[in-house]
Amino acid sequence: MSRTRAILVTSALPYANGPIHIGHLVEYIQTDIWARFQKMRGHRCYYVCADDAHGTPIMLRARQEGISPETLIARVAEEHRADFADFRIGFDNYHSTHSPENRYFACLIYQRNLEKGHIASRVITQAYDPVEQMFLPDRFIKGECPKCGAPDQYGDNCEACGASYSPAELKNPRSAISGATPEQRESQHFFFRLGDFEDMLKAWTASGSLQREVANKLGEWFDAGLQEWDISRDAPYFGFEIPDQAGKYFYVWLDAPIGYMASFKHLCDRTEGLSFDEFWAPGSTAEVYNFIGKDIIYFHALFWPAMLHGADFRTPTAVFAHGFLTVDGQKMSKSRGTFIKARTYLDHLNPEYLRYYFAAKLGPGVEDIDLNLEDFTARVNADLVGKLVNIASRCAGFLSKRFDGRLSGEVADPELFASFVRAGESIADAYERRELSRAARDVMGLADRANQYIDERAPWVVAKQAGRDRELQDICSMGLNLFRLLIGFLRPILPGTAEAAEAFLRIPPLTWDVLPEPLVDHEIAPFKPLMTRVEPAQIAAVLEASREDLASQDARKTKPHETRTEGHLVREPIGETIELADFARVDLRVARIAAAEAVDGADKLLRLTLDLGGETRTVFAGIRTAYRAEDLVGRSTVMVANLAPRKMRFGISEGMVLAAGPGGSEIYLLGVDAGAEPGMRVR
RNA sequence: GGCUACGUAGCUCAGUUGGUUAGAGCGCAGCACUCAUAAUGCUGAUGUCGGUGGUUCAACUCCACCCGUAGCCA
Repeated sequence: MSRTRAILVTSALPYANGPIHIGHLVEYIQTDIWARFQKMRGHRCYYVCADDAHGTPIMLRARQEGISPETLIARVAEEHRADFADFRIGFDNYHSTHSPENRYFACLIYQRNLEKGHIASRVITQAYDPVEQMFLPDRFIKGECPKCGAPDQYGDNCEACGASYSPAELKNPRSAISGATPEQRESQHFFFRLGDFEDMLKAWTASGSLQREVANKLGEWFDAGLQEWDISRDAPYFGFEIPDQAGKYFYVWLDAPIGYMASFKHLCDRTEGLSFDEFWAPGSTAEVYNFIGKDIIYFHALFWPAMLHGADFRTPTAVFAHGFLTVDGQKMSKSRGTFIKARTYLDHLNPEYLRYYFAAKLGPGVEDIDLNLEDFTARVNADLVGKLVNIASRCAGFLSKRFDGRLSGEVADPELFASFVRAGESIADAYERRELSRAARDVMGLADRANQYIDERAPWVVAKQAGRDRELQDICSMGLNLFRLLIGFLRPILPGTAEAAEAFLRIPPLTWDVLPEPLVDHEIAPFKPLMTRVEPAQIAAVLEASREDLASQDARKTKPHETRTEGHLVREPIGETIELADFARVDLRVARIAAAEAVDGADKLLRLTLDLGGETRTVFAGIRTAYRAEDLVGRSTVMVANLAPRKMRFGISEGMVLAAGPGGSEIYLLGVDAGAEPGMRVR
């Protein structure tokens, strides 16, 4: 085998503002599998991560809860650590960006870049909240879209019409924190001159550090021209104050990736013989890999290597981006219960399932992956329980009952065993290239072969014939030796199952280089089920609990806020008072949705056929961003029945259905309690 | 809107530089088996490879346009 490599692996730092959910886990599981594989190969591989603990949202959240930011991030860090540990994410160190190490490196990197003239400074004009006495990030300014007039839009772009603009262009802008009208104020900011690094970045990109699609994306950014990056924020801010610049703080995105170094330094300081410089000095031959989501490519493929280079550190060997997770083909949704927190999953399901399922779908590219819950159940049960674990289960009984758990002195089918060992090299190759789905597929192909072997040799027939004891022992020993190889191959993906299997086989933790040595004349422990099947009821429970999470969260959120300045009533105040007669003019009826279909050429519209118990109406409803047509059929809702028909490009709309919410995925159609019949008037 | 990807059997996905009848797993149908957590083995059916044009002796694979999906636009 090749030389021993020194490898440092990181996952992106989760924000210390909320819980880990299964979308996050795609990345941690992918990285963990890769790191475990490298360790199993005998390389010196370190996997570090940290909480990303700075920034305005954390400051505000802490204030809202009436605690210090430090208390908030300590609590969240605790939860994150527990979630990761239970999913068997095997960090060698988990640190925080709010740490002395990170302050040291953030300041060092800034200072060195400053000395070389890569930091500029100038005065900019920015929105300021006079009540809260703070500058407002774009996402904390809301107002009406300057293009289409849609209310309640964020400061950068409009969710209704898709227009992009600057916060200054918003009509009737308000601070999302206090509700006050923002003022424009001047402030001095510091900028990282990214343009200084264009040649260096182009060379770095060309050196194969990025996936093809990502390199394409960078080419686009190069063509557009690299602009300066604002790395400072004004007080009040939760972060590190910039040296010699009182009241100015490093923007959270400056010190976040530096957290990789800080976490590693923290590990080095506690680990005999582990040298920080071996990994981070310029010209280091150690490998450094950053696993990230595709949404943060910009920071990791441009700013991060440029900052490092400007501060005389080595740049990452490669940055690996992955896609997002969808559940049942759609974005994770709180209302559907598919916004599943790590803890909620763990309450009901074995983490090994999800590790395997993600592995079975992950490739080296940036494509999104889908968690199809039906497929998840079928795949885990068929592959892991039916094929893999079953091999051990069907051999173990004979060995313990008839041979005191002792394996034969030789391998019954050396050819077959050797073919498995050979396949291991190609599987290792798949792991190395992050083709986890290929690795999983190949191992399952081998599991099929193992089951075929057992079927061909029919130990249950041999067992009933006198004088064939030795043969029976050979067959079952062979089966277990194949099982041992499969477990070895899957160990990076299924560390918990592998551990249990190792206990069963009474062997030390498997490494890749011991795999070709079969177990002979060896005693095993009595067999215990290594993994149980996924029950559809468990999946249902996870979805149900995820919906409950939302409900309790809502209750928590709205109550203390009633007197606060944020909320629906602030965003959209209650209208002027009307008389009962005014209301009576609106004829509301219970309507059953008899049919629903997407409207071609309109990505927001559904064509609904409403049954009013005597007549039917066609209504075009702008709810497609939140509902699938097939999910609506059969539901009852409320419609305005005497609304003047309106001609639309797609036909005539004969009324409207009632729904709440700001739009996008947050649209909530009104429902009616059981018993209400189509056509009944609502008053 | 611009850009980057993706769109292959009911489902989840493979298909290397264009080349004989397009593959796997799950699901489905039938048969076998009963050692095993009803777990396994064998056999079989199923696809105008998103659409339309084009290049070519030959295209799922290349090109153009269109449709749909996802993301990015600092």
